[in-house]
Parts: sequence; C-alpha cells; structure tokens
Amino acid sequence: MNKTNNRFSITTAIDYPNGAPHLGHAYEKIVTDSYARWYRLMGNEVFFLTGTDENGQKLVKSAEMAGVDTKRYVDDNVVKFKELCARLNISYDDFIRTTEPRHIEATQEVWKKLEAKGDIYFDRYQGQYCLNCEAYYTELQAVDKKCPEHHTPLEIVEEEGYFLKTSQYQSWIINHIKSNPTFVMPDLSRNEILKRLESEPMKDLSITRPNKGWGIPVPGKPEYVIYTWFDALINYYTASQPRGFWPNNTHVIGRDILWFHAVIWPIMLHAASIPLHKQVYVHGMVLASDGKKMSKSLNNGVDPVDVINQVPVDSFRYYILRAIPSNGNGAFVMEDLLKRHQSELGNDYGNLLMRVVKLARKRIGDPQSPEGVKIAFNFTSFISDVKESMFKCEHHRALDRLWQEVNAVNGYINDQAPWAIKDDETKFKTVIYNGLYGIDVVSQVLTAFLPETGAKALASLGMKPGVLTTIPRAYNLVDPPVLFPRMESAKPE
RNA sequence: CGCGGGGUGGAGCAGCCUGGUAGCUCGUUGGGCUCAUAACCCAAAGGUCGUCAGUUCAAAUCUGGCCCCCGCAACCA
Repeated sequence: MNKTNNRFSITTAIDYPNGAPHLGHAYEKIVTDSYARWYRLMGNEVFFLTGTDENGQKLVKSAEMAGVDTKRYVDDNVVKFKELCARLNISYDDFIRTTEPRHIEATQEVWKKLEAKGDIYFDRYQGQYCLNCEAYYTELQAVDKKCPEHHTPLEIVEEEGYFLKTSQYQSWIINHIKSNPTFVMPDLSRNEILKRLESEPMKDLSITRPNKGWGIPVPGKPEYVIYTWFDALINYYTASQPRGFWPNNTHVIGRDILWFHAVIWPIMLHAASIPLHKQVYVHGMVLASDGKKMSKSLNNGVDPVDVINQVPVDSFRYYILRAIPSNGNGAFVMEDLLKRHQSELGNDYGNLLMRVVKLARKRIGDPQSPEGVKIAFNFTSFISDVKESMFKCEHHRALDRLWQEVNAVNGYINDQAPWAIKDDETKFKTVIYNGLYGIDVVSQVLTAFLPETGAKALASLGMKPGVLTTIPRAYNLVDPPVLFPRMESAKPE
C-alpha cells in the first residue's frame, strides 16, 4: 500500500444495508482495520473510513416488503453494521451514510462540475428490464431474455436519462493503470481489468433514474435521482476531503466491484479535475466450507456474529487474516479456525507469554530491567519483512512471518531452558529479559492484527499499545490472563 | 474459441518467474521433557508434484494438447 508522508487514509467499500451484515462484510472490515492499525503503529496519522450505501432503489422495495418506511428500514440495518464493527474492534475514524446532507452536497457538487465540463448528456436508452427487480439486465446476464432473479420474461423498456461520457476516457484509464503498477492490486486483478478494458469498447454510463422519492435529486432536474453507484463512489471524497485526507491512499474492495473502483471512479474524478485515489486493493473472497461462494440459495453461509459468540473475536480475526490468502480465495472452515485457535494462538503465542511471565515473577519478581542484559534478538529483519508484506497488501504473509518470530522466541526459551538455570542469576535474568523483550516486540506488531490480544499481552508487561518501538525497555509484570482458552467443544452439528 | 485463478504426502498451502537432493503448518505414530493453557522438544511414517507428449544431460519448475475444480461477466464483500 502506498502512503504519502506521515498520513495514510484507507477505506472499505460502503455496505448496502439491505439486511444483516454477513461474513464478507466482516472480512473486509477486519482486513482494512488491520492496515489502518498497522499504519498507526508505524507512526502515521491515519484516516479509516467505512459506511453505508443507502440510496439504492432496491432498498425502497425491501422496505416495502418488510412493511416499514424506507428511512426506518435503512436506519435499523445501519445499526446492525455499526454493532458488528464494535464487536470486531473496527477502528474506523468516520462512518459515512450516503443519505447524510454532507454527502448529498458533495455528490451534487461533483455532478455540477461534470455537467459544466460537458461530460454529462441527456439521451434515451432502451434495455431489457425486469419490473420486479426494477433493473436492467444485459444480454449476457439474461440468457433466454428472462430475469436471472425471477425467471420471468424481461420487457424491452425505453427511458430517458442522463449519461456520463465514460467511453471517451477509455484510453486514458488504460494508460493510467499501465503507468501506475500499484494502482490496482494485486497483479491478478490488475491484469483482469486491463484485459477487459482492452478487449471491448466501453459504453457510456447511465447515471440517473426516475425520481420515485428516494435518492439524491439531480441538481436542477428533480424529476431524476442520481444512480446509486455514481453517488456511492463519491462517499470517499465526501468524508475525506474536509479532513484533508483526499486523495485516499487505498480503497479496499471485493472483486465484484473492481470495475467501478478501477475504471468508473477514476474517470469521474479525472473528468471533474479532482486528484485520484492512489490505489485499489482487491481482497480475497471467503468461500463456504464446500469451496463455493456463500449464497442464500445454497444455504452455506456463515454468520459472523455466530462465530464470535463461540470464540474470542481475535481468534476470528486471526483466522480470517491468516487463512484466507490476501490475493485469492479461501474456504471458511470452522474446524480449522478452532485448530488455529488452539495451536497457533493458544499453544504458540499464549503459552509463550504465560511460561515466560510466570517464571519471571516466580524467580525475580515484577520489575524487569534491560540493564546489564545482553540482548539476544535483532528484530530489524522481522519488522522490515512485515513492513514489506503489508506494503504489498499481503497480510497473510505478514502474519505468517509474525508467527515465525513467535516461534523463534519460543525456540530461544527452549534452548536456554531458564528453569534449569539454578546457580547463575545473571544468566537467568538475561534469558528471562530477552524472552520478555521478544514478547514485547511481537505483541506490539500483533496489535495491528489482534488489537485486544496485543493490548492484553502488553498489559501483562506493564505496557500500553502505541507506536512501535524495538528499544529494550523496563517491564512491570502482572500475571497474564489465559488469552485463548482451550475449547473442549466437539461442537454439535 | 468471453476473461481469469487453481489441481503438490490425510487436510490446508509454499516452491514454478531466475530448471538440478520436494518444503511449511495441522493431523498420525514412537520417544523425551516439565517453566507454561494436558502446553513444549526430538524422531518416524506418508507424495509417480491432474494427465499426455515435447525441449533438455536434467522438469513440480519451460512449451503444447487434454481432463477436472472455482471465480468473474457491469450495481450480490
């Protein structure tokens, strides 16, 4: 991920509050949160934005079906997203809702800029329309001219509306992506978008819908509202600009909305003479345990709230960050999560903390000072390896590297066997101090990924999370809690 | 011929770009240890690297064909 100076801004996609959040939402927030925390740990001033996309016509329909007012329906669902964020320890700095006045103003402002520039024009268009969905489908989507959702025949409908001249920027965007190798990450996604851009001519984007009482009105043409995607993308600008964090460094998104973030959004900004975001990072996809995409029809979904009711939130965060490759897809298997909880989190990390701190308190007492101690560890390559992985948006590798370090400290303790040192107090002190020092540095780095765990571990050294330091320091020990209790459950299916 | 990813010991993955004793985590088996959450350490078993052919002194690694799995295909993270 790119960063400029000491400031770093990162966003999640905004979520469609059309129900309760699912595992994909949780995943994206945890991933983004880890990057935000990592850059804070590195001493940057960070702005982390998330929020909800509330202007879609489908929400009106859903609210109707639920028998409530649209505003009320949306408000209720937004609460669920905020609650999930709270439970997952998502450290966002701002939560934007696209129905807020600040966003309506910003959107209309961008509209006016594009209109003044002549990049918006009025035209009629026709397409295959599904009355139930209130949406158009392309020929590719609608095989047999039937709605993929309802399997009812589509109607040819002609409507009038406004269009953005996206097609005239096609070669510009191709060139931009080519000349900025980290604009779309990872390479896999970059290649995909380039292939597509180079293989087919772009069409202009329809950016309005008839106003039916929900959405952001077109300036001067209140009979139309602005198409959801057009306004949704602007959310980043709305929230970041007034705080001095525009352009954003990284938009974290799912593969399905890559086109909008890597093509449409940059074109909008470029056309409106606004600086572009620096990067779009496409995260992996959490698949169901059968290796297929989670979906309602297959009923193979996993509810994130269910999971964190069963295990510590950091076991969930850890599993999601480590087991799903940052640049690809991975299956969510609860049994695997429990295994990693037990072995990597409990046996490797939790146990390291416990064995060293308890032994130290038993033999020496609480204050531990680095004075007169020969430092056994050099964490330079550890930190730079993690830094590099995070820069490349490869958080699963960063965690992998972190665990190598946990095991290195464990290995040191095993080799030195401080419990067997009976008559050499200096040597005992040295081994113990180095063990604590290792726990200190590793736990500080861990706060980026598992904030609660990192903080608890540091607290048992008498330390608080903050900006990363590898300078040996004095510790005031407190008995550590059991961070990852063993789960006896052979869980019933 | 729509675009893209993948098929490596029981499971999940790394290695492939820059050919040359096949590596990691978990699991299994057998020892050992005890500071610690029945945690920890050592060792062993287990793979014709999807398939067929080609290039090469040498192929998991390069080239081509085939089979299988998965994602995307313009508003479902």
